[in-house]
Amino acid sequence: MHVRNTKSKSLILETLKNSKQAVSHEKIQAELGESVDRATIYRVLNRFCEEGIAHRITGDDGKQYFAACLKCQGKEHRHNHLHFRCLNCGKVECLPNEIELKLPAGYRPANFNGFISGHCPACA
Amino acid sequence: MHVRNTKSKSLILETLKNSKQAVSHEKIQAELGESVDRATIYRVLNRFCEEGIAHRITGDDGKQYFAACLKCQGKEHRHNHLHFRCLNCGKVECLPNEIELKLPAGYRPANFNGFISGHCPACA
DNA sequence: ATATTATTGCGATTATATCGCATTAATAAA
DNA sequence: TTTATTAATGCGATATAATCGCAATAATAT
Repeated sequence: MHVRNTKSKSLILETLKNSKQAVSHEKIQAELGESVDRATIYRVLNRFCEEGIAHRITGDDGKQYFAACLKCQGKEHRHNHLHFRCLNCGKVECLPNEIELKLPAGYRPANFNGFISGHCPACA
Repeated sequence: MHVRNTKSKSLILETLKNSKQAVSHEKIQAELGESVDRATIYRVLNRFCEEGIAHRITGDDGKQYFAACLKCQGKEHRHNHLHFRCLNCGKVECLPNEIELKLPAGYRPANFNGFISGHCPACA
């Protein structure tokens, strides 16, 4: 199964990389207009996550947000940090703080998904 | 606006209280069968959250989970703890650890929503 | 230039949750 | 207890996020 480079793919990757924030499908669609189909955007994003070049985080609004992996190289594909979602302007940012996951014995963690929602400095 | 005590309401509250875990609409519906309508379950849960007798948490699967408030009395209506969702059996538990929310200056937090997903001891 | 097939676009579909509105039933008042 | 008031419910329609099936398109190997 040879992977192919397509226009949609590069457009979406560029959008992810240009954004300092985590973006939803909606944002990407708005950015790209109707040039790329909705289903394609979702499929490309899902592939990016599988390939490990993007993160998927589920917002406390129940929507999916995506961000290009910057720090995580190769094996260490973790992002144990919190995200902040502004209730007013809707932007989702990665917060600097790492969270240490302390779990009771016997639990096997796979993913961390943390959100603080509230008001960002611009909207407060 | 006088609040009324109804059968649905007490059934749902009892379900919440009996469950040691956070439950989704689906779980509650399964528990109660068709005796209570879907919309009613959602509406009652939403009211519970407004009244401060239940917590709403959004799972990293994008679904809403609800839990009866136990510790939080009156003013201190916080639940800055993580939740664990088992990828196998689907159960959602509250973890003991409190998380301290350190935010950069200017950010005004309103809610915390944290999930670790993975495998619980029974499923690991 | 051609063949192969990964990827796309489109429409239909699933899943979660909410809404409008007529009906029901919990509570207050008579 | 009976009646009136209206909060709450049930039902069907609707909103929104995301996925799926399948024919058409286009990226790459030959």
